[in-house]
Amino acid sequence: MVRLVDIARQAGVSVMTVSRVLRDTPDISAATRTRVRALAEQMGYVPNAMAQSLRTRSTRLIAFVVPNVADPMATRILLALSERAHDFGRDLLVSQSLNRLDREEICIRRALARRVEGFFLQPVYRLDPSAPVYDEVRRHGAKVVVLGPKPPFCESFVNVQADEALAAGEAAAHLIELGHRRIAFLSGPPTSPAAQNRFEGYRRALRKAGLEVDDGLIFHAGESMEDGMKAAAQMLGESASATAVQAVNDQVAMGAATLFFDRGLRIPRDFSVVGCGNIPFSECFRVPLTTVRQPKYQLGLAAVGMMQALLRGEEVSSRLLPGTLVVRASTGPPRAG
Amino acid sequence: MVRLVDIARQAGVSVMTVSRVLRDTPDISAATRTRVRALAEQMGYVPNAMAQSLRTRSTRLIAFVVPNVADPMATRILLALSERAHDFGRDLLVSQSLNRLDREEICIRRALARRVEGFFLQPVYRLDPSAPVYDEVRRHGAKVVVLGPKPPFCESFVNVQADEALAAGEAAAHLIELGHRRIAFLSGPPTSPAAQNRFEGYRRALRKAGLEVDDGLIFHAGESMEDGMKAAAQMLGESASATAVQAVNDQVAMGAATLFFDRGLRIPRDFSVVGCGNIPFSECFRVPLTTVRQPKYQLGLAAVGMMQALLRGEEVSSRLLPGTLVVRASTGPPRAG
DNA sequence: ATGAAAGCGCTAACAG
DNA sequence: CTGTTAGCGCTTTCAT
Repeated sequence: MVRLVDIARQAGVSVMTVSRVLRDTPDISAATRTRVRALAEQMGYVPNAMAQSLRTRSTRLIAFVVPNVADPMATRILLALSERAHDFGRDLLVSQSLNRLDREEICIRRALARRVEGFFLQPVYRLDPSAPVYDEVRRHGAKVVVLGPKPPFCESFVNVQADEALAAGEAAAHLIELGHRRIAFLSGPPTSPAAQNRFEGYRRALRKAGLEVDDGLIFHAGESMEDGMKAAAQMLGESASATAVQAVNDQVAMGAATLFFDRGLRIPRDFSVVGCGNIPFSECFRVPLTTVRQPKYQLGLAAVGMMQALLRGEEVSSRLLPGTLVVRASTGPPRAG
Repeated sequence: MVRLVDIARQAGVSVMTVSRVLRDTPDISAATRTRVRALAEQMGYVPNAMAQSLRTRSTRLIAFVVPNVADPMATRILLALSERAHDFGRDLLVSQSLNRLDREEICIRRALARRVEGFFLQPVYRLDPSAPVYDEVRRHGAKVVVLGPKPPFCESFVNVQADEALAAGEAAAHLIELGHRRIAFLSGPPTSPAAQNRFEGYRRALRKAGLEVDDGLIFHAGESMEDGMKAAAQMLGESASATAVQAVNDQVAMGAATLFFDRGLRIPRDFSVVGCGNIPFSECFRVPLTTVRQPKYQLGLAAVGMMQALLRGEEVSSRLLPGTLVVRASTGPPRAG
């Protein structure tokens, strides 16, 4: 592997001169500059980032710790993070917590060992309000942008998130406006703050419209299509007399809708179905899905912007991004009678 | 930031002793071991991976350079890579070439500067058979696993890929078996080897069945749903008298199908449509899509396995993974007459 | 079982 | 404009 010394020897100059040339420092004669440049090129020199970092204490490395990169939402965010981090000269270390605390801890600690300058975090849901790893992150002085809701142990960090409650509220309001009065809710994981916020948005919208929130219309689902199918089956089993179904996310909504189809029901004739998130292909669903678009790519862009500001030492405040209702074919007025 | 020296001073031992304890080297008295361990823990010591790497010349870092992380296929692969790389103690550096040569070069060169031990690569299509960056990779001795087809300039690397020709052949054979004789093909980007292979598979299947390959049935599409819609519109405009449409991938197939729906046509009554890839939610499409499942997650697992072997210095040979036809609702017998 | 010295490849600080 | 010295935090090597 070619080092600075090797070039220096070849060029008959000191290591420092070579170092300066390759870093475009001023105060180098044009002659040596071109000579050294040519030599470096020709010898195939590639700087050793570790040596540089060790000396300069700047790694230009950022970590993204995410529960699951295959989650449609995470993917859009990663797209933005990766693009922009590259553009401002940072490399991105990606690791998955798989929603397990022990694994998240390892991911974070490994990144700390690499002295990453910043973290994009999507903390694993936990009941325990203490989180020693997060304290370590703080102590190391790494900049942190939380993607999504901010759990108690992340109080000192900034975050950027979609306004989940608002989004779910818009979805519910849309159903109410169509004339629905009995709107079932297929809820998400009880430990997920995002899911909780969406539920809260649903409840607020109902109350605002003067409708009671009937516990008999709340069904525990989860995050996946399978979860949605199960919850919908349970709902039909309990003959809850709902005319519309709001799901915590698009996957659950699509699962519920699929079960309705399997039972010979029609959408939106028999049930209106609304999701949340506007994942790719939700518009291509068997019934194009009415949902709330959440600007996940924008969220990623905002996160990078905040990270840049943090790294420049600026004050940064948290951000809340609104979603927009996308009305497609899965919602309509309730059946007369 | 706590260093080994700091712990050494506190413990009243040498740096070496601390280093040895923390690396679980033998020949350390139980007493010092526990004392140093406790101190390190208590002081919040986190090793400096750069210093370690600089000294040991092992970075435990692997790069994944991919055109676009949001591509449904790339996502499944990343899922596997990230999971398994973590499990065998490697961190993953992810960067996107966005299918641009200049950007790919930067991504690779940055990774080289970080002295990554290996690369997972999805080379950007190029006509130029020379690729200087790839020579650099070779010179640096980084291990490489190519994900997908192997371009000429990657001759010296191993690769793992889905058998695209076989997959497309199965799709075509399925249509032929249903009785279709005029099968249109919506092709992908002409520079994409994977797309070429799929086209080749389609042609071979037709010839094998004694059908002529009619150039009038080949339509240039691309990779996206929009591309599929345009190609389908063109096909209808030319009244090509096809009874079935095979697309280079699921997105294009879904685009074509969407256009057919928009024109009031029915699937599979008026046209059978088959895709390739089995992307998530292709089963939830307006007509559940018949396609060829390609084991992208398995492909990722295989890639990591090959990487591990390469890093152990073993001989590794390239692999070709088969796909399996998934018959759903978008294909059926051609309309009588 | 422990320590001292040297150096991985680079750059900050100072000297000339 | 260029060079010398020192040191980033760690581990290898050799000595004790």
